[in-house]
Amino acid sequence: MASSTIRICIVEDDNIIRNGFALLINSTFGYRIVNTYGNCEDAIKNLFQDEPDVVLMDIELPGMSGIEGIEKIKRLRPKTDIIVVTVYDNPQLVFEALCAGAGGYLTKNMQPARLLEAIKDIREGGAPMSTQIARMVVSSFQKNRNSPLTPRETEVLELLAKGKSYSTIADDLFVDKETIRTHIKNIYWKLEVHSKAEAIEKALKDKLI
Amino acid sequence: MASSTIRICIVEDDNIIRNGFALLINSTFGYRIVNTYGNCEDAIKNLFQDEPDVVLMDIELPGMSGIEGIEKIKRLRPKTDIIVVTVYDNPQLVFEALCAGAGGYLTKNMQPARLLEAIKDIREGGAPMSTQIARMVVSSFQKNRNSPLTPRETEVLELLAKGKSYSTIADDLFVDKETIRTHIKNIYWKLEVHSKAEAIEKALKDKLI
DNA sequence: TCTGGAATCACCCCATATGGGGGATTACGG
DNA sequence: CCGTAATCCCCCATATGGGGTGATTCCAGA
Repeated sequence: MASSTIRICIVEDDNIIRNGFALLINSTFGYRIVNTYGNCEDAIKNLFQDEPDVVLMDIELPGMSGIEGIEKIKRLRPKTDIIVVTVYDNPQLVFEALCAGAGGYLTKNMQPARLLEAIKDIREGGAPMSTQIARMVVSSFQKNRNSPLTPRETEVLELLAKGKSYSTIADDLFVDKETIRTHIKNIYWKLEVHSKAEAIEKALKDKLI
Repeated sequence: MASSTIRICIVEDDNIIRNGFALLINSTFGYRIVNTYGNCEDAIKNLFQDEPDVVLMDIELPGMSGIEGIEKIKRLRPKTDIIVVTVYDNPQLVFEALCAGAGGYLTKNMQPARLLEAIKDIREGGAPMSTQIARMVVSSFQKNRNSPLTPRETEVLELLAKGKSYSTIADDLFVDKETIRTHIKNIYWKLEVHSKAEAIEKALKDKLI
């Protein structure tokens, strides 16, 4: 791909912000705003006329939410890179946006120049994120370091969470099925649960596995 | 916390690189190398003498691997921030490192100055990553957009993966247990599997859920 | 040296979950 | 009008889960 001008759409219901971003981007060489919208519906309608390389997407919008918008745009035109630009930084929303297909996530307290960097970054295969968002994302991988479970019990719980049966787990760990049953009983007791579903739910919630 | 000098340890078996990093960091105001090591064992032994704020950790090391090292350091002294600095960028290793407790991940093709930024970043609550690593991490959240499953089937599979039983799923979705059974039969047929465990395994592998 | 936790294995009972087979109806959209 | 999705129903054999109780080995910390 030649390093031609990057085509950008903005979906943002605040006029001031939308025009501010547009002005900044349009006045920079190599970047071009092809269209701006106050809602997802209109942006999606014109997706194949606009042919944006990058969409800057707000989350709270009139009508369709930004999350839904991301999903639809990625479904219709997967090569479109989407960067969320929002004031919201709660983990729930961040993960929903990333699952939906966002390739970057910036909070609006950034330096304006960061926006240009981010657009360049995502086009080059990166995933631009504000620092607190990056930390949130990385933290989501990390296990609870104060697990009440023994290493062996954790191992058993992991296999249980993969849907394996007692006997399959026993085979995987080269022990008897009865041993697994004992481990699971101990796990249930420690986690104060009484079934697989509860155990897995609690384990995921507390990041024990 | 006052913005005092940041105390840094390096664990890296290549002398040239280790000394290069040390020189760069020590010659920068506000940063101080308290010790450098060629292996994890020695670094861990001196952890409470060194009291590092940040550890720069290589992955491939003689003796204990960097991954194990990260785990041990975070267990012994959780407030230590660890940045992986390595040539390896395969997803397996990246996720293992992050799960073990790494707070950042840089590949060695970075600009040297990036190292200083990264150290500052992680101390300020960020999660410094090379661009390709960030993309890898973000991609890991995104679902397969070509799932053979219907939305309803996906929903059922998600609950199944949470360890729920047929009847619990039925209750959750306000339908009959038999409906769930039919969905699951169809899921098994589409995924070409014959049990819960296989279905969940395949679903996770193909990012269907 | 003693104690306790971790990990292992065993046997009991019994309800229900599971997987495979068959067939059926409604409802929506191209 | 046809196909697909979603819903529901039946039968059946077996696997599995959950609860109870008890025991052995081994290792590390008090």
